[in-house]
Amino acid sequence: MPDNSSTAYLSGLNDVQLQAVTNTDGPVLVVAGPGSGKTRVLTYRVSHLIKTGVKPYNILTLTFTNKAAREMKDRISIEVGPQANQVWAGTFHSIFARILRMEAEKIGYPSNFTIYDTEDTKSVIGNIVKELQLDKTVYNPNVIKSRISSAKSNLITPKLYEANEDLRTQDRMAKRPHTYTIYQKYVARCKKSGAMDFDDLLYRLYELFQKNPDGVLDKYRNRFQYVMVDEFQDTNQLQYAIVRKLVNYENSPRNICVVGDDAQSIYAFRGATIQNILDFEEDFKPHGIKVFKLEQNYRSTEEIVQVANEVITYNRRQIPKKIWSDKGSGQRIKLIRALTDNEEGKRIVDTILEQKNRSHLSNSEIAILYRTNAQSRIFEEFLRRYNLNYRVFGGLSFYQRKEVKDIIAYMRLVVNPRDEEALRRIINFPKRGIGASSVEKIAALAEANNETLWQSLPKVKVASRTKTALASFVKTINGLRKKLNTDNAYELTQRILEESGIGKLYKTDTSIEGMGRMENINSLMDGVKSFVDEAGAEFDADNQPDISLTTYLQNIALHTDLDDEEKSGDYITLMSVHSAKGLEFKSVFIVGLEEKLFPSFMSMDTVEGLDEERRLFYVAITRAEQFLTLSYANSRYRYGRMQYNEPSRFLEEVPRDYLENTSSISSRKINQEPNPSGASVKGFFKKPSAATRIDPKNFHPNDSSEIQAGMNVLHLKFGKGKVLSIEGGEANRVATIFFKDLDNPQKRIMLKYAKLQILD
DNA sequence: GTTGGTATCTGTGGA
DNA sequence: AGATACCAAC
Repeated sequence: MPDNSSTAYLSGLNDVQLQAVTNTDGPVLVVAGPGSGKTRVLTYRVSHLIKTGVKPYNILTLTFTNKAAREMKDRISIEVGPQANQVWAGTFHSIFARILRMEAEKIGYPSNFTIYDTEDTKSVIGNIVKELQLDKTVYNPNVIKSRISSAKSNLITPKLYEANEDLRTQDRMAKRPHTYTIYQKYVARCKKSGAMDFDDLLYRLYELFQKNPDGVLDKYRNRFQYVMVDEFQDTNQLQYAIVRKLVNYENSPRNICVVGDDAQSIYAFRGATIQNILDFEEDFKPHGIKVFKLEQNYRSTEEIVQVANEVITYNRRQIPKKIWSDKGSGQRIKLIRALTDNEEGKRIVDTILEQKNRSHLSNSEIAILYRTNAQSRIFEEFLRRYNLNYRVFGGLSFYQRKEVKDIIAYMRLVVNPRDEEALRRIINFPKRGIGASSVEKIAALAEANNETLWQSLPKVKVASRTKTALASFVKTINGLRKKLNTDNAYELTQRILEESGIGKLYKTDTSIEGMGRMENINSLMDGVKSFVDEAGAEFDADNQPDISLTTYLQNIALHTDLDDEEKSGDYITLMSVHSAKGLEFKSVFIVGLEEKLFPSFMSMDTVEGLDEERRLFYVAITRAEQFLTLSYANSRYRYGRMQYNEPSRFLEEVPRDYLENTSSISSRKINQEPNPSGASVKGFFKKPSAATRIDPKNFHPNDSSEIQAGMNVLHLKFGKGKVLSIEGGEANRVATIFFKDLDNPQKRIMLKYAKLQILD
C-alpha cells in the first residue's frame, strides 16, 4: 500500500468518484453526467493504476479527440511524472493507426500507408462514378460516402453488402442500384493505392484482430492489461467490436472501464449508437460489472442544470439519473429574439460587452456556439467591429487549404507512390502540360492492367511533348524519394518546394491572394520545422524519435484545427456545438435556435433525429457555468436567399421559471406541425417549384375547422394539394393531403397549426 | 492544353 | 453565397 502522501490526491474525490477510481479490476461502467468530473476520474484512475504498480505501457485509454487525449496525458504526468508518456493514450483513430503502422503488412498494406481524408474519399468515389458512367447527381459522392462509411462502421464488407437484401433494396428504392459496385471498387482502389480512409483505420484493425495472423491479437491483449474508453456513448459498433476483441476473451481479467453519458450522444450520424452502453452492461454482467453514476455537477448553477434536466426529459428513453448541483442559484437564462441574423449578431456581441463590463469576464470565458459552422461569419464581423479578440474553430482546417494540400500531396506521393489521389492532385500542378485527357488515359491503362497510376504512367501512349513532361515529373518525384532516408522532414519539404516549382510559383505571385497563400506555405514550413525540432519528446520508450517526412505525414493526417496548440492570447471561442463537447465556459451563447437550423432540417423527419438534436441542445446548455444566453432570428440568409424560420421547438421546452425575460415566447406562435416526410423538405430546398413562389400577400388561409376531405387547398410552402382524409376529433384533427408539387407528395398535417386556403 | 468566363450545384456535425 | 463543373476560344 502506497504511503499517505501519494494517495493524498484521492481525498479530493467524492464517494462515487473514489469508487470509480479505485475499482480498477474487472469491468466498470461509469455513467457520467455533464460537469461531473469525468475526466478527473479517468486521469486519477490511470494515475492510481500506475501508483499501485501497473506499468504505464500496459494501459490503454481511448478518446475521441486529440485534445482530450493530450489533456489526459498532461494531467496524468502531473501525478506520476514523465512515465505518463508511456501510457497508450490517444484517439481511436491515432492509436489504431499506430498499431496498423506496425502490423499493416500482415493484412496486405504497406506500413507507410496513406490516410485518405474526406476530400480524397469523395474524389475516389467521384472517379469511380465517372468511370462507371453513372449520373453523379444520382450517385452523389457525399451520399455514397456516408453509405460506405456506415457499412464499414457496422462491419459490413462489400461481400456482405452484396448479400444484404435490405441494403440492396434501399439502394434500389433510392434509384442507386449500383451503390454496391461502387463500394466494392472503392475498397479495392484504396487498397491498391496503399491508402486507408478514416473508417479503415478502425475496420482494418478489426480485420487484423479477426484474422489474427502470427498471433498478433495476443500480443495486444497482453500489452493492454487495462483499457479505458472515454465518451463511450459515441462509439460505433465497429469500435466496440475492437474493444471487445481486446478485453473480452476466455480467462481475460476484463479490466475494462468505459465512461459515457447517454444524454450526450451526438454522433449517431457517423454510426455511434447508445446501444453500445446497454450492450456493454449485458456483455459484462456475467463478469461482475460494476456501475457507477456520477450525478453531481460541479460546473453549472442550479438554473442551468435544471434547464438541462427539463429539456432532456422530452427525449424518450434514457438511463435514469438525476443531475444536481450545489453551486446554488445564479443568473436566469437570457433569451434574445432578433428579427434578422444580422441583428442577432449585433445583440449577441452587445450582450458580450455588457457581461464583460458588469461581470468582468475575460474573452476566454465566453463562447458562442452554433449548429452549423456557416453561422460564424456574422459574429466574426461584429466581434471584429467591436475590437474583441476571437477565434473560430472548425470549418476548414489549415491542412485543408488548397496550397497546403498541394504540398502535402507531394509529400504523400514521395512517401507512397501508390497514392492515387495525391498523384492526381499534383501531376499537373504547377502546370506542366499534362492535362485531363492524359490523366484519363493513364487511369484507363491502370484499370486495364490492374495496377496503380504510378505504374502505368511511364507506359501510357501520349504525344511526345506530354511524354517528356511525364518523364520529368517521374524523375522529380524519384529524386525526392531518394532523399527520404537521409533528409529530415524539413529539409525534404524545402526540396519539394524547390523542385516542384511551387516555391517559385508563389514567390512571383504578388496578388493579395498569392501573398496569403505564401503566408500559409510559410506557416506550413514553420510547422514542419517545429515538428523536426520537437519530435523527440513525443515518442515513448519503445519508439525511436523520428523526424522523417513519413512520420510527419502520419502526425498531421489525423490533425484537426481543434488540436492546434493553445494560441496565446485571450479570445472568445466560436465553434459548433459538436466541437464544444467536453469544454466549459463561464458564459455560453447558443445562437440560431430556429426550426430547420437547430433542430437541423436534416434531422427533423424522425423522432430519433429530433432526439439527437435535443441531446445536442443539452450538450450546449451544459457547457455553461454561470451565464447562458439563447437566441434566434426570425429571418436569416441561407444559401444566398432570405429564409424565414419559426423559433426552435426547443425553446418551448425551456421552463419559463428559469428565463430572465418572462414575457412569453409563446405569444409568437411556435410551429409544431409534424413533419413526417423529411424527403419533401429536402425536395423543397433543392428545387423551388411553383409551389414555393406563392406571394404571401395573395394567401388568405381559412379557419382550419372549415377544411374537409376532398377539398383542394393551398399551402404557403407546399403549394396546391387535395385533402385525402381527415382523422381525429375537434382539437387534434389531422389531415392527409396530397401535394402534387412535392417529391414526396403525401403529407399528414395537424390542422390546428397548418395554414391552408380553400381553393374550391 | 490552357484560359477565363459562365452555368450549375450544393448545402450538419468530425476523426 | 461560394465552390465547382463546364465550355468556348485561344
